[in-house]
Amino acid sequence: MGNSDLRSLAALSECPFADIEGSTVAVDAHNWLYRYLTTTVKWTDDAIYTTDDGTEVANLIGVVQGLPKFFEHDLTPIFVFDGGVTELKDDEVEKRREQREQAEERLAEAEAAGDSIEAARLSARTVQLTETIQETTRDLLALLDVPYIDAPAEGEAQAAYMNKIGDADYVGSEDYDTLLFGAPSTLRELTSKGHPELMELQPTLDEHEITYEQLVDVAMLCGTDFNEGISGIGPKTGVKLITEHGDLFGVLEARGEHIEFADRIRELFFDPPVTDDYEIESDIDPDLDAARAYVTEEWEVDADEVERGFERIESAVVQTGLDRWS
DNA sequence: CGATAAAA
DNA sequence: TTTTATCGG
Repeated sequence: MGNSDLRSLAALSECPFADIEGSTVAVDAHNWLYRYLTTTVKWTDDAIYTTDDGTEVANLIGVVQGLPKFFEHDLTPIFVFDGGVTELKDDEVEKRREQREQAEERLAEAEAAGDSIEAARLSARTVQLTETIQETTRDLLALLDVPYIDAPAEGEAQAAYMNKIGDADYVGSEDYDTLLFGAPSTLRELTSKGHPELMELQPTLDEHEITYEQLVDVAMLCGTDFNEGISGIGPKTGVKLITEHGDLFGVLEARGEHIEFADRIRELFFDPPVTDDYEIESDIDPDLDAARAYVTEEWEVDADEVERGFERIESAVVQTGLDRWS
């Protein structure tokens, strides 16, 4: 169950920063923030990441600490936010896994209620990023002059689309299902210590001698965010069966299995809602003083927690500024 | 979540 | 090979 099956199919390679300097990266903002909030915050003092009135501001620290990596390697990030309604919940840390398990249910519920499958999809993947987190992140990005856009639905799908049409050289996400959205090149572990990991679509398809559509079908047999998958089928037999029978429905028919809403889940990957209504701006001119003030004064974040990050951003910007003159 | 060991 | 369980940063 889940995405680890996809990992074993994906063509992965280590990707030194030197190879990607100057690139544009469409970052799945949701994924990026969520990851930060569930890792860093979880293992550290709550007090540092919360204001007096209990508002979560860990995202601000995350942005300040995460962005230097981009600037230092001359990468232009474009943060892509999820569109649609945002569910507001302060509960926090309800595991994504639970949501995945509920996804099918919600899908069924939505169907019963006559809702569009779109609504189900959004709710199935709406994680608890509070309104404050969304807003303050945007505010801070704006002050730092880091471009961001709003996706009509899935940020991941939008990022994949931008990658596909060449507006972004890479998608930045930890999730493997960017492959299923057709992203040619995804960078993982962009903010961790070592080198990023490059995940490429075409080599993945070549390796298994399947088409993109077949890859999605294999994934659906194994299980995706939106369906459970067929018990007893993992990545290996998935590929074997799809190759044997051509596509998902061939396999299902041959085995007498059924995946609810299979055709529509497929379409979700093949043709998700995306927009062309955005602009690519690669000149980044952060207002560091304003950003500092915003984080430490307006949101009362301990200056010690972010100073290092700001310094790194500052020197990186100076650096690239010099580069432009030479 | 990811990596891994062990069971089915 | 797949599934289930467990652990660690």
